Amino acid sequence: MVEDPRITQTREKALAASQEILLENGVLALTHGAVSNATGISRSTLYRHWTDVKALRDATFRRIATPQNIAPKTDGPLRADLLWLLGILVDALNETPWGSVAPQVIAASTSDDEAKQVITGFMTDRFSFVNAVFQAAVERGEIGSSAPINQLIEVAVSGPYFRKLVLHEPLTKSWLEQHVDLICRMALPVSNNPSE
Amino acid sequence: MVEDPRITQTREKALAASQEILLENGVLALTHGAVSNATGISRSTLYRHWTDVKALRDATFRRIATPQNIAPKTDGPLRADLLWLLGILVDALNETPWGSVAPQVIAASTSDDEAKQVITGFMTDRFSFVNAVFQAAVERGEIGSSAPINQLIEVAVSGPYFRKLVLHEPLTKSWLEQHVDLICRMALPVSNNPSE
DNA sequence: AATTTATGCAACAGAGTGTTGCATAGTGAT
DNA sequence: ATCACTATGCAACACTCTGTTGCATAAATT
Repeated sequence: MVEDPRITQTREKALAASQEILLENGVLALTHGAVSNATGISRSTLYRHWTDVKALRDATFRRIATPQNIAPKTDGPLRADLLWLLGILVDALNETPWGSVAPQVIAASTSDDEAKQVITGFMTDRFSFVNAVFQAAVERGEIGSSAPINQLIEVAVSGPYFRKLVLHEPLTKSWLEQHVDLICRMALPVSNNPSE
Repeated sequence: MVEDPRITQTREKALAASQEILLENGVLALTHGAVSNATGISRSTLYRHWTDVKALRDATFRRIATPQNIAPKTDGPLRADLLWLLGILVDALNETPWGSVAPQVIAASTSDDEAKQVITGFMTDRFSFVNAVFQAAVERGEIGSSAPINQLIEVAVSGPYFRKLVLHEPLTKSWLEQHVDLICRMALPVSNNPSE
Protein backbone atom coordinates (compact mmCIF):
# COMPACT_ATOMS: atom_id res chain seq x y z
CA MET A 1 0.00 0.00 0.00
CA VAL A 2 2.96 2.23 -0.76
CA GLU A 3 2.53 5.29 -2.93
CA ASP A 4 3.39 4.92 -6.58
CA PRO A 5 6.97 6.18 -6.96
CA ARG A 6 6.06 7.91 -10.21
CA ILE A 7 3.87 10.33 -8.28
CA THR A 8 6.50 11.57 -5.88
CA GLN A 9 9.01 11.64 -8.69
CA THR A 10 6.99 13.89 -10.99
CA ARG A 11 5.91 16.08 -8.07
CA GLU A 12 9.49 16.63 -7.02
CA LYS A 13 10.74 17.19 -10.54
CA ALA A 14 7.90 19.57 -11.37
CA LEU A 15 8.17 21.57 -8.16
CA ALA A 16 11.90 21.95 -8.56
CA ALA A 17 11.34 23.39 -12.02
CA SER A 18 8.44 25.51 -10.75
CA GLN A 19 10.64 27.01 -8.09
CA GLU A 20 13.32 27.85 -10.61
CA ILE A 21 10.82 29.42 -12.99
CA LEU A 22 9.24 31.44 -10.20
CA LEU A 23 12.59 32.77 -9.05
CA GLU A 24 13.97 33.41 -12.51
CA ASN A 25 10.98 34.81 -14.34
CA GLY A 26 8.42 35.81 -11.73
CA VAL A 27 4.98 34.62 -10.70
CA LEU A 28 3.31 35.30 -14.01
CA ALA A 29 5.73 33.02 -15.80
CA LEU A 30 4.86 30.11 -13.54
CA THR A 31 2.39 28.23 -15.74
CA HIS A 32 1.70 24.56 -16.32
CA GLY A 33 2.99 25.00 -19.84
CA ALA A 34 6.28 26.49 -18.70
CA VAL A 35 6.86 23.68 -16.23
CA SER A 36 5.98 21.18 -18.93
CA ASN A 37 8.55 22.67 -21.29
CA ALA A 38 11.19 22.74 -18.57
CA THR A 39 10.68 19.17 -17.41
CA GLY A 40 9.26 17.22 -20.33
CA ILE A 41 6.32 16.27 -18.16
CA SER A 42 3.12 16.60 -20.14
CA ARG A 43 0.78 19.43 -19.38
CA SER A 44 -2.14 17.15 -18.67
CA THR A 45 -0.14 15.28 -16.05
CA LEU A 46 0.73 18.55 -14.36
CA TYR A 47 -2.92 19.51 -14.33
CA ARG A 48 -3.71 16.18 -12.65
CA HIS A 49 -1.34 17.08 -9.82
CA TRP A 50 -2.22 20.76 -9.51
CA THR A 51 -5.71 21.50 -10.72
CA ASP A 52 -5.07 25.16 -11.57
CA VAL A 53 -2.43 27.86 -11.57
CA LYS A 54 -3.24 28.86 -8.03
CA ALA A 55 -2.56 25.37 -6.74
CA LEU A 56 0.74 25.23 -8.59
CA ARG A 57 1.76 28.64 -7.28
CA ASP A 58 0.76 27.79 -3.72
CA ALA A 59 2.69 24.53 -3.79
CA THR A 60 5.76 26.37 -5.04
CA PHE A 61 5.32 29.10 -2.45
CA ARG A 62 5.11 26.49 0.27
CA ARG A 63 8.21 24.76 -0.98
CA ILE A 64 10.20 27.99 -0.95
CA ALA A 65 8.89 29.18 2.41
CA THR A 66 9.56 25.90 4.15
CA PRO A 67 10.84 26.85 7.58
CA GLN A 68 14.51 26.36 8.22
CA ASN A 69 15.64 25.07 11.54
CA ILE A 70 17.75 27.82 12.98
CA ALA A 71 19.25 27.13 16.39
CA PRO A 72 19.30 30.70 17.66
CA LYS A 73 22.19 32.04 19.61
CA THR A 74 20.84 32.81 23.09
CA ASP A 75 23.93 33.24 25.22
CA GLY A 76 23.59 36.98 25.41
CA PRO A 77 23.89 39.81 25.58
CA LEU A 78 20.50 40.60 24.06
CA ARG A 79 21.91 43.09 21.59
CA ALA A 80 24.38 40.55 20.20
CA ASP A 81 21.78 37.79 20.04
CA LEU A 82 19.32 39.99 18.17
CA LEU A 83 21.98 41.24 15.82
CA TRP A 84 22.91 37.67 15.00
CA LEU A 85 19.37 36.42 14.47
CA LEU A 86 18.05 39.43 12.56
CA GLY A 87 21.25 39.32 10.55
CA ILE A 88 20.22 35.91 9.23
CA LEU A 89 16.76 37.23 8.47
CA VAL A 90 18.19 40.23 6.66
CA ASP A 91 20.58 38.04 4.68
CA ALA A 92 17.64 35.93 3.53
CA LEU A 93 15.88 39.06 2.30
CA ASN A 94 18.98 40.44 0.66
CA GLU A 95 20.67 37.44 -0.84
CA THR A 96 18.09 34.75 -1.43
CA PRO A 97 15.06 34.77 -3.71
CA TRP A 98 12.86 35.07 -0.67
CA GLY A 99 13.18 38.83 -1.00
CA SER A 100 11.33 38.77 -4.30
CA VAL A 101 8.98 35.88 -3.56
CA ALA A 102 7.77 37.05 -0.16
CA PRO A 103 5.84 40.04 -1.56
CA GLN A 104 4.09 37.76 -4.02
CA VAL A 105 3.07 35.42 -1.22
CA ILE A 106 1.95 38.35 0.89
CA ALA A 107 -0.09 39.78 -1.97
CA ALA A 108 -1.68 36.42 -2.65
CA SER A 109 -2.42 35.94 1.04
CA THR A 110 -5.11 38.62 1.01
CA SER A 111 -7.41 36.46 -1.09
CA ASP A 112 -5.92 32.99 -0.90
CA ASP A 113 -6.12 31.00 2.32
CA GLU A 114 -3.39 28.62 1.27
CA ALA A 115 -0.96 31.50 0.70
CA LYS A 116 -2.09 33.06 3.95
CA GLN A 117 -1.19 29.88 5.78
CA VAL A 118 2.19 29.79 4.08
CA ILE A 119 3.13 33.32 5.11
CA THR A 120 1.72 33.19 8.62
CA GLY A 121 3.31 29.79 9.20
CA PHE A 122 6.62 31.15 8.01
CA MET A 123 6.35 34.17 10.26
CA THR A 124 5.21 32.16 13.27
CA ASP A 125 8.33 30.13 12.79
CA ARG A 126 10.58 33.18 12.64
CA PHE A 127 8.83 34.71 15.61
CA SER A 128 9.58 31.67 17.73
CA PHE A 129 13.29 32.17 17.17
CA VAL A 130 13.13 35.83 18.17
CA ASN A 131 11.02 34.82 21.13
CA ALA A 132 13.70 32.37 22.26
CA VAL A 133 16.23 35.19 22.25
CA PHE A 134 14.02 37.42 24.39
CA GLN A 135 13.12 34.62 26.77
CA ALA A 136 16.78 33.88 27.30
CA ALA A 137 17.33 37.55 28.10
CA VAL A 138 14.53 37.41 30.64
CA GLU A 139 16.01 34.32 32.25
CA ARG A 140 19.40 35.98 32.44
CA GLY A 141 17.67 38.88 34.15
CA GLU A 142 18.84 41.20 31.41
CA ILE A 143 15.32 42.45 30.78
CA GLY A 144 12.29 42.44 33.04
CA SER A 145 9.68 39.72 32.70
CA SER A 146 7.09 42.45 32.18
CA ALA A 147 8.68 43.57 28.94
CA PRO A 148 6.17 43.56 26.05
CA ILE A 149 7.95 40.75 24.25
CA ASN A 150 5.28 40.03 21.66
CA GLN A 151 5.22 43.65 20.60
CA LEU A 152 8.98 43.71 20.46
CA ILE A 153 9.05 40.63 18.26
CA GLU A 154 6.65 42.23 15.80
CA VAL A 155 8.69 45.40 15.68
CA ALA A 156 11.93 43.48 15.32
CA VAL A 157 10.77 41.48 12.32
CA SER A 158 8.46 44.00 10.66
CA GLY A 159 11.20 46.61 10.40
CA PRO A 160 13.47 44.82 7.93
CA TYR A 161 10.55 43.52 5.88
CA PHE A 162 8.93 46.90 5.54
CA ARG A 163 12.17 48.64 4.73
CA LYS A 164 13.05 46.13 2.04
CA LEU A 165 9.69 45.26 0.46
CA VAL A 166 7.83 48.55 0.81
CA LEU A 167 10.42 51.30 1.02
CA HIS A 168 12.96 49.52 -1.20
CA GLU A 169 15.70 50.91 0.98
CA PRO A 170 18.87 48.87 1.49
CA LEU A 171 19.20 46.71 4.58
CA THR A 172 22.69 47.65 5.60
CA LYS A 173 24.63 46.47 8.59
CA SER A 174 24.57 49.91 10.17
CA TRP A 175 20.82 50.21 9.69
CA LEU A 176 20.33 46.85 11.38
CA GLU A 177 22.49 47.96 14.30
CA GLN A 178 20.37 51.06 14.80
CA HIS A 179 17.25 48.95 14.53
CA VAL A 180 18.50 46.54 17.18
CA ASP A 181 19.60 49.43 19.39
CA LEU A 182 16.10 50.80 19.25
CA ILE A 183 14.60 47.46 20.21
CA CYS A 184 16.99 47.07 23.11
CA ARG A 185 16.10 50.56 24.20
CA MET A 186 12.50 49.46 24.36
CA ALA A 187 13.28 46.27 26.18
CA LEU A 188 15.39 48.09 28.75
CA PRO A 189 13.35 51.24 29.21
CA VAL A 190 15.17 52.76 32.17
CA SER A 191 18.78 52.86 31.16
CA ASN A 192 20.39 53.53 34.54
CA ASN A 193 17.95 53.41 37.37
CA PRO A 194 19.74 53.69 40.74
CA SER A 195 16.64 52.66 42.75
CA GLU A 196 17.22 49.01 41.85
CA MET B 1 -4.64 74.41 -28.41
CA VAL B 2 -6.78 72.91 -25.64
CA GLU B 3 -6.83 69.16 -25.09
CA ASP B 4 -9.67 67.32 -26.70
CA PRO B 5 -12.35 66.97 -24.00
CA ARG B 6 -13.06 63.40 -25.17
CA ILE B 7 -9.63 62.34 -23.99
CA THR B 8 -9.97 63.48 -20.42
CA GLN B 9 -13.52 62.25 -20.38
CA THR B 10 -12.72 58.68 -21.40
CA ARG B 11 -9.67 58.61 -19.14
CA GLU B 12 -11.69 59.65 -16.15
CA LYS B 13 -14.58 57.33 -16.94
CA ALA B 14 -12.27 54.39 -17.60
CA LEU B 15 -10.14 54.93 -14.51
CA ALA B 16 -13.19 55.24 -12.29
CA ALA B 17 -14.41 51.90 -13.60
CA SER B 18 -10.91 50.41 -13.32
CA GLN B 19 -10.74 51.41 -9.69
CA GLU B 20 -14.09 49.83 -8.98
CA ILE B 21 -13.16 46.61 -10.76
CA LEU B 22 -9.83 46.45 -8.95
CA LEU B 23 -11.44 46.91 -5.57
CA GLU B 24 -14.40 44.62 -6.23
CA ASN B 25 -12.78 41.75 -8.09
CA GLY B 26 -9.04 42.02 -7.57
CA VAL B 27 -6.06 42.76 -9.76
CA LEU B 28 -6.52 39.83 -12.08
CA ALA B 29 -10.00 41.01 -13.02
CA LEU B 30 -8.68 44.40 -14.10
CA THR B 31 -8.46 43.91 -17.88
CA HIS B 32 -9.14 46.16 -20.82
CA GLY B 33 -12.09 43.97 -21.68
CA ALA B 34 -13.61 44.28 -18.23
CA VAL B 35 -13.30 48.06 -18.30
CA SER B 36 -14.78 48.08 -21.77
CA ASN B 37 -17.79 46.09 -20.61
CA ALA B 38 -18.25 48.32 -17.57
CA THR B 39 -18.02 51.61 -19.43
CA GLY B 40 -19.10 50.96 -22.99
CA ILE B 41 -15.77 52.34 -24.15
CA SER B 42 -14.35 50.14 -26.87
CA ARG B 43 -11.42 47.94 -26.12
CA SER B 44 -9.27 49.45 -28.85
CA THR B 45 -9.77 52.92 -27.42
CA LEU B 46 -8.67 51.69 -24.01
CA TYR B 47 -5.58 50.17 -25.56
CA ARG B 48 -4.82 53.52 -27.15
CA HIS B 49 -4.82 55.13 -23.70
CA TRP B 50 -3.05 52.35 -21.80
CA THR B 51 -0.83 50.26 -24.01
CA ASP B 52 -0.96 47.13 -21.88
CA VAL B 53 -2.38 45.67 -18.68
CA LYS B 54 0.55 46.88 -16.65
CA ALA B 55 -0.08 50.48 -17.70
CA LEU B 56 -3.75 50.19 -16.84
CA ARG B 57 -2.97 48.65 -13.46
CA ASP B 58 -0.33 51.25 -12.64
CA ALA B 59 -2.64 54.12 -13.54
CA THR B 60 -5.32 52.65 -11.30
CA PHE B 61 -2.83 52.07 -8.50
CA ARG B 62 -1.71 55.65 -8.73
CA ARG B 63 -5.27 56.89 -8.66
CA ILE B 64 -6.02 54.93 -5.51
CA ALA B 65 -2.78 55.79 -3.74
CA THR B 66 -3.08 59.49 -4.38
CA PRO B 67 -1.86 61.16 -1.21
CA GLN B 68 -4.44 62.76 0.98
CA ASN B 69 -3.70 66.01 2.67
CA ILE B 70 -3.89 65.27 6.33
CA ALA B 71 -3.25 68.20 8.64
CA PRO B 72 -1.73 66.27 11.52
CA LYS B 73 -2.56 67.11 15.06
CA THR B 74 0.67 68.31 16.65
CA ASP B 75 -0.44 70.02 19.85
CA GLY B 76 0.79 67.19 22.05
CA PRO B 77 1.31 65.20 24.03
CA LEU B 78 3.28 62.93 21.73
CA ARG B 79 1.32 59.87 22.71
CA ALA B 80 -2.00 61.50 21.84
CA ASP B 81 -0.70 62.91 18.56
CA LEU B 82 0.68 59.55 17.48
CA LEU B 83 -2.49 57.78 18.50
CA TRP B 84 -4.50 60.21 16.42
CA LEU B 85 -2.32 60.02 13.32
CA LEU B 86 -1.70 56.28 13.35
CA GLY B 87 -5.39 55.84 14.03
CA ILE B 88 -6.13 57.40 10.65
CA LEU B 89 -3.57 55.16 9.04
CA VAL B 90 -5.05 52.09 10.71
CA ASP B 91 -8.55 53.10 9.69
CA ALA B 92 -7.42 53.35 6.09
CA LEU B 93 -6.03 49.81 6.30
CA ASN B 94 -9.09 48.46 8.05
CA GLU B 95 -11.96 50.23 6.39
CA THR B 96 -10.91 51.32 2.94
CA PRO B 97 -9.86 49.23 -0.04
CA TRP B 98 -6.30 50.35 0.50
CA GLY B 99 -5.88 47.37 2.80
CA SER B 100 -6.37 44.98 -0.08
CA VAL B 101 -4.76 47.07 -2.81
CA ALA B 102 -1.57 48.00 -0.97
CA PRO B 103 -0.19 44.42 -1.02
CA GLN B 104 -0.78 44.26 -4.75
CA VAL B 105 1.10 47.51 -5.28
CA ILE B 106 3.88 46.31 -3.00
CA ALA B 107 4.15 43.01 -4.86
CA ALA B 108 4.20 44.80 -8.20
CA SER B 109 6.82 47.23 -6.93
CA THR B 110 9.52 44.56 -6.89
CA SER B 111 9.58 44.38 -10.67
CA ASP B 112 7.74 47.50 -11.81
CA ASP B 113 9.31 50.93 -11.40
CA GLU B 114 6.00 52.71 -11.82
CA ALA B 115 4.45 50.72 -8.96
CA LYS B 116 7.58 51.27 -6.91
CA GLN B 117 7.20 55.00 -7.32
CA VAL B 118 3.54 54.81 -6.33
CA ILE B 119 4.23 52.96 -3.10
CA THR B 120 7.33 54.88 -2.09
CA GLY B 121 5.64 58.17 -2.90
CA PHE B 122 2.68 57.18 -0.80
CA MET B 123 4.91 56.19 2.11
CA THR B 124 7.07 59.29 1.86
CA ASP B 125 3.88 61.26 2.18
CA ARG B 126 2.75 59.36 5.26
CA PHE B 127 6.21 59.60 6.78
CA SER B 128 6.14 63.38 6.50
CA PHE B 129 3.02 63.50 8.68
CA VAL B 130 4.57 61.29 11.34
CA ASN B 131 7.69 63.38 11.12
CA ALA B 132 5.69 66.53 11.80
CA VAL B 133 4.35 64.95 14.96
CA PHE B 134 7.82 64.07 16.20
CA GLN B 135 9.27 67.44 15.26
CA ALA B 136 6.54 69.16 17.23
CA ALA B 137 7.40 66.97 20.21
CA VAL B 138 11.03 67.99 19.89
CA GLU B 139 10.10 71.66 19.74
CA ARG B 140 7.93 71.30 22.80
CA GLY B 141 10.93 69.75 24.51
CA GLU B 142 8.95 66.58 25.09
CA ILE B 143 11.64 64.44 23.50
CA GLY B 144 15.29 65.14 22.94
CA SER B 145 16.51 66.38 19.58
CA SER B 146 18.87 63.41 19.49
CA ALA B 147 16.01 60.93 19.33
CA PRO B 148 16.32 58.63 16.29
CA ILE B 149 13.26 60.07 14.63
CA ASN B 150 13.69 58.43 11.24
CA GLN B 151 13.96 55.02 12.86
CA LEU B 152 10.94 55.75 14.98
CA ILE B 153 8.90 56.76 11.94
CA GLU B 154 9.73 53.52 10.19
CA VAL B 155 8.80 51.50 13.24
CA ALA B 156 5.60 53.46 13.75
CA VAL B 157 4.33 52.89 10.23
CA SER B 158 5.74 49.44 9.52
CA GLY B 159 4.05 47.93 12.56
CA PRO B 160 0.43 48.32 11.44
CA TYR B 161 1.23 47.39 7.86
CA PHE B 162 3.09 44.24 8.79
CA ARG B 163 0.47 43.17 11.29
CA LYS B 164 -2.35 43.63 8.80
CA LEU B 165 -0.83 42.57 5.49
CA VAL B 166 1.57 39.87 6.59
CA LEU B 167 0.31 38.49 9.88
CA HIS B 168 -3.37 39.07 9.09
CA GLU B 169 -3.94 39.97 12.71
CA PRO B 170 -6.60 42.55 13.56
CA LEU B 171 -5.55 46.16 14.11
CA THR B 172 -7.50 46.84 17.28
CA LYS B 173 -7.54 50.02 19.29
CA SER B 174 -5.81 48.33 22.20
CA TRP B 175 -3.08 46.96 19.96
CA LEU B 176 -2.48 50.42 18.55
CA GLU B 177 -2.23 51.86 22.06
CA GLN B 178 0.41 49.32 22.98
CA HIS B 179 2.22 50.06 19.75
CA VAL B 180 2.22 53.78 20.44
CA ASP B 181 3.30 53.18 24.03
CA LEU B 182 6.28 51.25 22.77
CA ILE B 183 7.25 54.02 20.38
CA CYS B 184 6.95 56.65 23.09
CA ARG B 185 9.07 54.46 25.31
CA MET B 186 11.72 54.55 22.61
CA ALA B 187 11.45 58.27 22.14
CA LEU B 188 11.66 58.92 25.85
CA PRO B 189 14.23 56.34 26.92
CA VAL B 190 14.70 57.44 30.51
CA SER B 191 11.24 57.51 32.00
CA ASN B 192 11.85 59.48 35.21
CA ASN B 193 15.31 60.83 35.46
CA PRO B 194 15.62 63.12 38.50
CA SER B 195 18.96 64.52 37.33
CA GLU B 196 17.14 66.88 34.93
C1' DA C 1 0.50 -12.69 -16.03
C1' DA C 2 -3.33 -9.71 -14.94
C1' DT C 3 -4.95 -5.55 -13.10
C1' DT C 4 -4.61 -1.06 -11.77
C1' DT C 5 -2.99 3.49 -12.46
C1' DA C 6 0.11 7.29 -13.81
C1' DT C 7 1.54 9.28 -17.75
C1' DG C 8 1.74 11.07 -22.74
C1' DC C 9 -0.53 12.80 -26.74
C1' DA C 10 -3.65 15.38 -29.36
C1' DA C 11 -7.51 17.93 -29.94
C1' DC C 12 -10.68 21.14 -28.13
C1' DA C 13 -13.32 25.39 -26.24
C1' DG C 14 -12.86 29.57 -23.94
C1' DA C 15 -10.83 33.89 -22.40
C1' DG C 16 -7.32 37.43 -22.29
C1' DT C 17 -3.73 40.06 -25.00
C1' DG C 18 -2.63 43.07 -28.30
C1' DT C 19 -2.85 44.69 -33.25
C1' DT C 20 -4.75 46.47 -37.43
C1' DG C 21 -7.73 48.63 -41.09
C1' DC C 22 -11.64 51.10 -41.89
C1' DA C 23 -15.77 53.72 -40.90
C1' DT C 24 -17.88 57.23 -37.95
C1' DA C 25 -18.52 61.07 -35.19
C1' DG C 26 -17.03 64.81 -32.35
C1' DT C 27 -13.70 68.75 -32.16
C1' DG C 28 -11.24 73.13 -33.29
C1' DA C 29 -10.16 76.44 -36.84
C1' DT C 30 -11.07 79.18 -40.96
C1' DA D 1 -20.94 76.30 -42.47
C1' DT D 2 -17.17 73.91 -44.10
C1' DC D 3 -12.86 72.04 -43.41
C1' DA D 4 -9.20 69.16 -41.63
C1' DC D 5 -8.02 66.66 -37.66
C1' DT D 6 -8.41 63.09 -34.47
C1' DA D 7 -10.63 60.26 -30.88
C1' DT D 8 -13.55 56.67 -30.98
C1' DG D 9 -16.12 52.31 -32.43
C1' DC D 10 -16.22 48.04 -34.84
C1' DA D 11 -14.71 43.78 -36.58
C1' DA D 12 -11.41 40.61 -37.53
C1' DC D 13 -7.06 38.61 -36.56
C1' DA D 14 -3.04 35.81 -34.39
C1' DC D 15 -1.28 34.40 -30.22
C1' DT D 16 -0.93 32.56 -25.60
C1' DC D 17 -2.71 30.70 -21.40
C1' DT D 18 -6.27 27.94 -19.15
C1' DG D 19 -8.39 23.83 -18.42
C1' DT D 20 -10.72 19.57 -20.15
C1' DT D 21 -11.32 15.19 -22.38
C1' DG D 22 -10.67 10.64 -24.74
C1' DC D 23 -7.57 7.34 -25.93
C1' DA D 24 -3.20 4.90 -26.09
C1' DT D 25 0.90 3.51 -23.60
C1' DA D 26 3.97 2.41 -20.01
C1' DA D 27 4.95 1.43 -15.36
C1' DA D 28 3.70 -0.29 -10.92
C1' DT D 29 1.13 -3.38 -7.81
C1' DT D 30 -0.96 -7.86 -6.93
